[in-house]
Amino acid sequence: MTEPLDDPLAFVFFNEIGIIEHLSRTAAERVMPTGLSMAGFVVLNHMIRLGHERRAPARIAAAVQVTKGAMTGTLKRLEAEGWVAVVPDPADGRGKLVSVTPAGRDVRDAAIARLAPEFDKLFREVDPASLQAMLPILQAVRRALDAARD
Amino acid sequence: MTEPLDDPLAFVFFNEIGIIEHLSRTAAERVMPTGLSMAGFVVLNHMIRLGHERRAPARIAAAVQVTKGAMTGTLKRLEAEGWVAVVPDPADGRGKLVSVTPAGRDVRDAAIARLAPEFDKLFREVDPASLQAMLPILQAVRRALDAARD
DNA sequence: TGCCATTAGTTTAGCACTAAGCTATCTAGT
DNA sequence: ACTAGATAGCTTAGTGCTAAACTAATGGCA
Repeated sequence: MTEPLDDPLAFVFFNEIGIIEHLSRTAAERVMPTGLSMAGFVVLNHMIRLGHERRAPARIAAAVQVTKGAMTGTLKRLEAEGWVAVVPDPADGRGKLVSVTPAGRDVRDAAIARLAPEFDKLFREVDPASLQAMLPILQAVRRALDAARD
Repeated sequence: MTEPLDDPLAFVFFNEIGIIEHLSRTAAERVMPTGLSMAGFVVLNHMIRLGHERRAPARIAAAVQVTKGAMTGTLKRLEAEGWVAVVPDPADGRGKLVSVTPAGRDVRDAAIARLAPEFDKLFREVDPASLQAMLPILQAVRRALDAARD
């Protein structure tokens, strides 16, 4: 007979992860520039951070781990705000190419600038070295989960 | 001039948290018994783990950190599956009382039984002691975020 | 050359969530 | 005893996500 939760460690761990994710996402969403969702920010940040000038929606979707359908919606909203330009791929009649506009760069910079004070607030309570020390283990957990995904 | 991301530690940390949350939630959702969502599991688990025999929807909503509106929908689905009973509170004309049915207990036990092998898989890759060691720091982060919520 | 499996992007249906507004009921203060 | 504010639960509008079905275009291969 296996005792249910006779090993609550993983349970408690993932519960804590879930709560932190929820709180941090909510906090981040609250300071985002008007009209910019986290989903949109992740796309802008991905493009700029990796220096992608033009990128197909499908590749962005794969990189940020959402479905193509979700990316369709997110890009539609980013385009409506003028933060990305989406044009047909001249080399592939099915495809499109996304690029970040100057306004898109500005709003991404603004988002990061508004995030910074939130991080500072955290570091007044938690030693940055503690976070640093957790990173390798968190990455190992992530790799294990990724590998278990069949 | 503040260099954007001149302090990427918090950024990297929360990114890792977000990825782990996403992977673990997806993995957990895949093994849930048919018809049971994570939202529903969290409610059943909360009631049973804390030994609540009868509990008002508003109190459950506050405990699991979702809005009353979200709880209305989750309870509606749990009730449709026969996993909770919702009756009017005889002592308060506005209120209702939720209780977990025997079938609800069974499906919660089944969910936990299906979760266990997933945890085992993780522990073959990551030392449980490492997770244990992270818990106090994660809890400190959670408290800091909670406090910063104004 | 012609066909078929693959791929890109969109659409639809459904779940979960928030924020805000609604009705009904309760409760505390005068 | 009455009333004003708080509280319980529901509803609506809107976002974001998935899974699955669909259209259109591509490209390998016989």
